[in-house]
Parts: sequence; C-alpha cells; structure tokens
Amino acid sequence: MATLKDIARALDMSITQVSRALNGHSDVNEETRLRVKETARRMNYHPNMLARKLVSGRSGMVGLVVPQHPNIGQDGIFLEVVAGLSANFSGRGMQFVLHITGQDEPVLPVYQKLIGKAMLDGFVLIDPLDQDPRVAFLRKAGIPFVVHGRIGEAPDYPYFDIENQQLAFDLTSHLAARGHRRIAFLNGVAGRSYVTVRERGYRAALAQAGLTPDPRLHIHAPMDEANGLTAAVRMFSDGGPRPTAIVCGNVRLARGVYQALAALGLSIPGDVSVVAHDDHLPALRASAFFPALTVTKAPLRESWEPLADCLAGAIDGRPLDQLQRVGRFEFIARNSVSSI
Amino acid sequence: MATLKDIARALDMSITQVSRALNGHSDVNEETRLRVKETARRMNYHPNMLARKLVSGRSGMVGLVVPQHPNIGQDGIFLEVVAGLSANFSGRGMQFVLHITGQDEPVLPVYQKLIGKAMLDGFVLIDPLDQDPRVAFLRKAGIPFVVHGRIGEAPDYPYFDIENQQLAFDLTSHLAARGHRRIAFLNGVAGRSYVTVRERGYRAALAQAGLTPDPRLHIHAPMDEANGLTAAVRMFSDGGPRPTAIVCGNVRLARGVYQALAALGLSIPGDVSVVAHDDHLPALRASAFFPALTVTKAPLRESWEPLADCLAGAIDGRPLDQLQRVGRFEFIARNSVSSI
DNA sequence: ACGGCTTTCCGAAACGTTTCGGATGCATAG
DNA sequence: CTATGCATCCGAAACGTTTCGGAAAGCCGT
Repeated sequence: MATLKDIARALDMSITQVSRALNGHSDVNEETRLRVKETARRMNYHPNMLARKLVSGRSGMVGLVVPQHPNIGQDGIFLEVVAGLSANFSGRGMQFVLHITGQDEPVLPVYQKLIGKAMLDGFVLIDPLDQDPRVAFLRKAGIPFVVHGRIGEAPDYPYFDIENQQLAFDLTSHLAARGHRRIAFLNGVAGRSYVTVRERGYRAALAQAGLTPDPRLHIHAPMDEANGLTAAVRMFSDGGPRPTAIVCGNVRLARGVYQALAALGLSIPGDVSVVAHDDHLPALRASAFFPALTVTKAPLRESWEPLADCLAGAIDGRPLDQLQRVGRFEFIARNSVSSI
Repeated sequence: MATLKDIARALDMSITQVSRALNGHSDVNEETRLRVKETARRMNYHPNMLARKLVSGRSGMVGLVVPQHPNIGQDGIFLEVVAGLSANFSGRGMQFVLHITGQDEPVLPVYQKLIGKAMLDGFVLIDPLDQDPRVAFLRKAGIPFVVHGRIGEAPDYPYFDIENQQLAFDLTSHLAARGHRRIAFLNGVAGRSYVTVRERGYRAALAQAGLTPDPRLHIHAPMDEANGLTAAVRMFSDGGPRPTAIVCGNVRLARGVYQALAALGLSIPGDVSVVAHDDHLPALRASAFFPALTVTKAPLRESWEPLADCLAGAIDGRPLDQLQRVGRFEFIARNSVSSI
C-alpha cells in the first residue's frame, strides 16, 4: 500500500507535486510527470479512495437498495438487473453496493443511513411506483440517482426508460387493425409506473379503433407464467366476454397464456391471437414459441449501460438533458396473430 | 451531515469527548454520555465511515468478486448466494459490494486493485478450486476472507462448509447396502474442491462395499438439468455397463435423470434407483418428485449467516478456530431407492 | 535595475474521525 | 501538607488525499 508520501520520499519531491503529476494538472513539468508516473507504477501505487473521498466528497460507490422478499432467490429478472448493473459499474471503476433490506424494514431510513454514512455517491432506483416516496426523498436529500422508468409526464430527474405507452399502443392497434374487438390486456401490478403508462397506451389504441374498454379484460397481476395461465383460464371460463386477442405485458405471461389456451383446446392464432412485450431475456425466446410470438422487443440488457452512464453523469453534475434517455423498441410480427 | 464538530460546538465540549461518549469509552461521565447521545440523535448524526476507516483501517465493506459469464443472469443459485450474503451483511450494518469482472479479465488483479484502493475489509470466496490461486493471493496480501467450502485436509483459513465427503459416502453406501453393484455418480465440474471431496466419499463407500470404481460411471459436468438428462441417456445407450443406481450431485441433475429414465421407459426405483444431494432450493423440492427423491439435505440458505459471521470475525481478528464451521446435513430416505 | 509574466514547484490547511498522552480537579490516605 | 488515585476531560497528531495561496527562478521588455 504505497502512498503519495512514499513516492514523494522516493523521488525527493513534495506530496503536492506528486499528487498533481498523477492527476494530470497543468503546472508540472512533463519530464517530472513521467518520472512520477513511472515510479508510481513501479511501487504499485493505488490511490486510497477513502482519503480521496474525504476531501473530494466522492466515494466512487453507488448503491441499489432492494427490499428482501421470500422469493428473491428465484427472481431471474432481478439477477439480470443486479449482474448487469454491477458489471457496468465495475467496468467504470466504480463500486456497486447491493443492499438488501430486512423483511419489513422501511426503505427510506435505509437510504437515510447510507447517505449519512457518506458512503454512497448515488443510487439506482428500479421498479418505480406512480407516487414513489424514494424519488421525493432522494431529491430532497440532494443525492444523485437514476430511475429505471419514468414517473409522470415530464420528470425532472435522470432516467432511462422505454416508450411503454407507445408499445402498448402498437400492440393493441396491431390487433384492432385486424378486426379484433374484444382485446384483453394482461398488465402488471397496479401502481407500478410502467403499468399505468401502458394502460394509457392500451386505452388510446382502443379509443382510436372506436372500442370501449371493458374492465373485465384488463387484468393486473405479477407478470409471471402462473398468472398468465390463471388469468387466461379465468377469462375463458367465467361467463364474461371472451376475448379474441390478448396483449401480454411480457413473454412470461404469454407463455402461461399459451399453456392455458392449449389446455382449453383453443388454437393460436385460430381462436385467439396473442401478442406480448419482449424484454428479450435469454431464457425466454419469443421466436421459439409455437406459433412464434408477435412482440415489441426492447432488450432489458440494453438498459444497464445507459442507466450506469446517467448515474455517473448525475454524480459528475452533467446537465439534466443529457441524463434522460429513452430506449428504442422494435415491432416484430410473427405468427401468433390472425385477422378476423 | 452533522459531524462530531457540530455536536461538540452545540454542547460546548471537545470533539474528543463527543467521540468517546458515542463510542462507549469508559472515561466519560454517564450524564454527559446521555446528553451527547441525545444531541447526536437529535442532530441526525451518522459517523462518516470514510473518515473512520481512514484512521481505523476498517471500511465496514466486504466484497464478492465474480467473473462475468454469459448466463450469469439465469443462474438461480448465484442469485440465491448474492441475495443471501447481501441481506446478511446489510443486517450487520456492513456494505456488500458485488464486483462482476469483465468477460475474460483475470481476477487476481481485480482483487489487487480493490485492496489497493483500501475500499474493502474482506472478501467472500465462492466455488473454490482444488488449487485456488485466490486463496494464496489473499493470504499473501493479508486480507481477511472466508471460503464457502474447504480446500485440502486442514485449511488454515476461515471457511464454512458441509461434510461433502461424508454425504457422498452416505448416499453411495445407502445404495450399496441395498445390493447395488453398479452405482453411477453424476458429479460436478472437475477441479471444484467439493467435487474432488465428494469423489473421495464415493470411492470410499464403493471400497467398503468391495466394489471397484468404474470410470465410465463417474461423470463430471455442470450440475444442471440438461446434463443430468444427457448423462443418463448416454449411460443407458452407449453399450457400456448399465448402472442400477445413480448418485446425483444435486437435485437439478436428478430432475434431468428422472426425465431421461422416463423417456427411456425405465422406472424409478424399479429399474434404477436414484439418490441426490439436496441444497433445498425453494424452486426445486425433492419431496415433490415422483417418486419422492431420497436425499442428503443441507439447505444452502443456512450458509450465509455463518459465512457472514466468519468473515466479520476474521476482520475483527478473532482466532481461527472460531472461524471454521461445518454445517450439518440430514439423510432423508424416500421412495426412489429399491433393493436388488 | 525594475516590474511583470511563466513555469515549476511546495507548505499548510482541510476533510471527519480515533487515540495517545497528558491535564485538571477533587477526594482520600499517609 | 504532600502524595496518590480516580473520574473526567481535552489538545494535538495521525490516516492519505486534494487544493489554496504563494514562492522561486528564469526570462522579457522597458
């Protein structure tokens, strides 16, 4: 653990000048700079981040705070998030701290404590809600953060998001344009901001097609296979209006729907058309469905880089307009839709 | 961001005394201590970890370094590890840093850099190898660490492990005692220390039963469902000696084996007996197999607490014998084994 | 000879904490 | 009255870094 002092002593010069040489300041002779850099390398010098942070106010560490829940160990998407963010921050020489809170521990005090200890430069917020207390809290605390998603119309904080309203609109319109009039929407958990936004897109598409939304066809549930299955079974067996087409919030739901329809003896797309949004998780390939699934595709994997970049930018104090990014999605028509 | 100085000023006393009061030192009046603690709480004081570390040499942060690999996002067991460790360290007020290295980046320099920056107090090492360079490296660097597993006979570092040799012995003996003479072992990737150790248990059990090991029946592969399936299919179709019983390194392998045997028209336990070791992952219940699977059970979930405790202990400099723990396993006989 | 400019350097303070080595006051014992 | 012990306090140094405000030396034009 060589320090600046060691290098200074070895070269018989001042700590100040060594520091300036290594940090590329202007007022140091080119030849001295090279000598210093060479010696630093030779002595295996790494700056002590703690000392640096103490004076600069930066620790180079960012955090993700996630509430503990019993099934966290099997949440494949969560791992994708953690691995992706960690790899990205690690790649820029920052430390990624994963803080999993206690079972029913309130989260705001956790942020409070982490901030108070002066350990973290910023936070990544995932799964934002329509009224998310974390955003208000962190803004008030003046700590940089980036949100995976958007809340409300014109957010004034850094975020990365995809056009959730547009993709729900496109999926629904695609079906409406082919003559479907009873289009169900298997959406996510109510309160999540992307769920709300997608609902708007769904409704807009219905309205444009002159259709009136039927609340029995708009279902909120965690977006996994089991819920896709049960929701589909229920829609086709409770005596209500049977949909001729189903929009699924993600491919897992769609997989459940496929299973349910198979079990009910209904064919895709003969009896029912199915479309979904595709996060493009490697374990779940929409193109390998039978029949291949029509989707809007926006790989989740492409979120981590912009998220990390926006947070790093926010910490560096870059202006807000450079810190708000929206990812593209792609419409891919396959074989799971037919016209009526 | 109240500091000691702020509190000292507010109470008109010295920084020293405030520090000592908050840290429970002896030479401070009981009444003053209360006043200080009360004021600290009121001013929302949290000690600045960076400053503390700078003088004490402790940061309260520990790290897990994992090499990036393409399927990291779907490795359910890895998520279990990360979530479990993070929750445990978070619970003791420590920060858990997850560092995922670049695709083909060598890991030792990563540890080197992390240590040099003086950011981390210690490391958790998972998936140790028979000759693990990380152990040698960290020991030489003098950084505390804890290993999930053991390497060699009498490790002189902190670890938490289960009796892998004994459980492989028990599973194999259980079959041998019921008359099986051709017992296959679907083991993990060669080079992992627990794989080597389990092989010893397997061989010992065979030897005790007077059986000679057949290398064609001892298979190394990543322990997932696909490999269980292909290994089983191959063993029953390549003209070699057909086993009458199979020991599986984990329940995933066993699930693949069950599928293969079903496809081959072989019954369990009628034609083939199957046993496995069970990490007790919630997604994979051995008791729900049909027929219910005979296992040695050692819940992976019970590893995180001792691992975190041992690492914390190592950092605190507790003696080695308190930092080496071995978890219990349980033998559970169910319906997947028959006598010959 | 002088002031002013550039280039290159350095001392010292600061960040927030812990800790070492006293210092003070006061009671008790000799 | 002095020595000893105890309880309670504090100043200052230290950890490794950055940065502010100069300082020294050389050169230029006047």
